[in-house]
Amino acid sequence: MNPIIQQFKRYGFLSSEAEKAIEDRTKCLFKKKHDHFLKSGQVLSSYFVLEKGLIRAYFYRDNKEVNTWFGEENQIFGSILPIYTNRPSFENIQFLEDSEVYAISVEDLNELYRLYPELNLIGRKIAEEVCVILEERSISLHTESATERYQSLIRLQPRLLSRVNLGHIASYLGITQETLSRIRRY
Amino acid sequence: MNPIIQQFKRYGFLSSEAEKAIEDRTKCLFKKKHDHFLKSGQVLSSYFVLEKGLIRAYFYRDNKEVNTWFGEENQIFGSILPIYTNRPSFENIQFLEDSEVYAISVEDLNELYRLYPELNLIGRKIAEEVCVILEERSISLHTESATERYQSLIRLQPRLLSRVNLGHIASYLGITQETLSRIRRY
DNA sequence: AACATTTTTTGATGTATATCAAAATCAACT
DNA sequence: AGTTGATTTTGATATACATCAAAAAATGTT
Repeated sequence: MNPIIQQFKRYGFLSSEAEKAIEDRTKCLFKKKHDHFLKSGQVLSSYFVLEKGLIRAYFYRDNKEVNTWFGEENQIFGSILPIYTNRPSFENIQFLEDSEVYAISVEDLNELYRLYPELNLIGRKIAEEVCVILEERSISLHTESATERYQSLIRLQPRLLSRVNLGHIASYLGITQETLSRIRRY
Repeated sequence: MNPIIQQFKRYGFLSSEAEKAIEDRTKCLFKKKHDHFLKSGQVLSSYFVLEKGLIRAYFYRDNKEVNTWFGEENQIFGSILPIYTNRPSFENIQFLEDSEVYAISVEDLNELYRLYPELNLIGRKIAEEVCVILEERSISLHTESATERYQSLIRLQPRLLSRVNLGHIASYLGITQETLSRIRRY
């Protein structure tokens, strides 16, 4: 089954008409390692699901890349900013492994909200869940040491360590690669 | 006009029936400086608007208070976690000045969503806007120095400095009061 | 105005993390 | 197996911020 529909159904009821309309607008893409899904300022994709693969979201600060999250299989992702404002995200999304991804464009999503207002309940629930995740992330950055953030990460995404290099993880944690290497020594 | 309705209307259309139903469920409270609006684990308020006054949200970490945000007049606030999960927030909300606040309980909000599904569009937009704010907050904590975070704060909430003491602001910035005092020396 | 309380600043020192440079290890390719 | 390039670790030193203690300044109270 279309994995976007599958994810949407976790948040609320979908009529069969709405389901059909989502099906029609879902695109399946096969991407290679190092490809970009979204380059900031370009495509406006709304929600998407990784059927297989691994992604990172990052932005630039002082000409350096800063990772904001990593995405693994069977989760729903989205850049809320484009959905909310209809404007491009500052975030880039890159595949870290060969991947299979299902996506809906922002225009299609907004059309779906217009045609099937019932979808707003699902959209509300997803946005609320993202708020909860972002609140936890803020608190972690606000109050935890680098060591604590590292431990939380390997607890929550244990497979990540073997799938991405240290530099990416250090960037996510907000520390240098050298510091992360020293943290791991113990 | 009921300030909750006024805020809701910024995000989408409200039928007059829905408006009436919100009106019926809105409570107006007058609170004194130092009072608590929400003590974590107690009341389940969803969205609320400060007609007059000033509030802070904070939680405990290692028996110390950590401020997460400050709220001033004419904004809509809410703890998304209780709305999303129906469970109490870890966040406490305290008035820093004598205040007048309009609020809807979580139960009432959920009933409103059931009776007037059109409200889900407004709820979605609000949650999406909160996501955007929380993303900015995370990025600030992730990449900015204490000095930069301080400068952003006084740019975005310039009145705050004269309304709350340094300790509260330092806690929000994630630094000690002594460090903030030294930052300000220049 | 005098006193008590709270808030802010200053000083001395400790710790976590950054920076720069280089070495060691690992992985990919022929 | 040997060469190349990428990744990780190590070492030496610098910087940002924390901690603890105390002084100074501001605010509230009688």
